[in-house]
Amino acid sequence: MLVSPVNSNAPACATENLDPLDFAIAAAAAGTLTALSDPVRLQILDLIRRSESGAICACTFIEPVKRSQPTVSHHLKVLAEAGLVSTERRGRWIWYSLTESGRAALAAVDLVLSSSTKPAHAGGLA
Amino acid sequence: MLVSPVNSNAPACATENLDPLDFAIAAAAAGTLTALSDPVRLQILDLIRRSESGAICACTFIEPVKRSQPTVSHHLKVLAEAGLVSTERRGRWIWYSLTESGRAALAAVDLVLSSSTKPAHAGGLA
DNA sequence: GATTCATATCTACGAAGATCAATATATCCG
DNA sequence: CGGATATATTGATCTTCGTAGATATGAATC
Repeated sequence: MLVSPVNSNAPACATENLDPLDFAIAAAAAGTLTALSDPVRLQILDLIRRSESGAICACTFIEPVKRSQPTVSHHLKVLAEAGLVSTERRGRWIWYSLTESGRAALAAVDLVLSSSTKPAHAGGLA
Repeated sequence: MLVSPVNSNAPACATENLDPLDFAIAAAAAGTLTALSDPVRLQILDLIRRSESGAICACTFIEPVKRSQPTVSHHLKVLAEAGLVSTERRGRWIWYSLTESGRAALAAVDLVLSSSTKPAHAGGLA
């Protein structure tokens, strides 16, 4: 069929041709967000934030989040590797506290939560 | 020495016994964060935000993010199901725009990014 | 040094997710 | 209607992740 190869009348959409966000930057942000996107890890972060001294022993997490000790240890490792928590050995125990990034991340989570739920309460996660 | 069977000298850590964040709330937040924790989806959200009219045709995403059409469609579905974007049919095309939650989520991502990278630029993702 | 306690690592497994080719659906135009 | 275009869905593959049991490491106490 001898249709001319130019499809001149195709009413293409008004493509904006924007440069995408640099993939490495997007991947870095996605990495932190992946560390945040687990209910148990959010519970852990929240427990640290609400602790009296700002630091909290690892053993404290197991019972409230209802997960085994290896599982909790795994989640703490993920949070540490993402730079959201820092650790300090105190004798037999290891205490966890939020890093600067961790505090910012929790604030970000609060933002997400307050916009997806009713804006009735202005508080944080709890 | 007749030590009484109570292991009174076990120097247990000062457990704080805080109530954990409600799991359903944590799971809801984690759901939104999961939708955000992919580089391609962050690129898509950023492209929508930086579009001139605030809405952008689906076909516009494929080339900048370097993914196949089905893959882009999949990511758009994830974003829509998370309530981060809304769709509007315009003839043959479907235009995407950020919802209120989507804008808040992107603001949250900006928070995460600005705390994990150098605080040199005060701008957003780009 | 042996025991006990706190935490981490190893291993395995099922679930979930990212990707793309092929195909289906839907819309527009002639 | 029929061809063309835009998007969605299906099916399959490969990877990543959450979980827990078994075990190892490390520190304190006796």
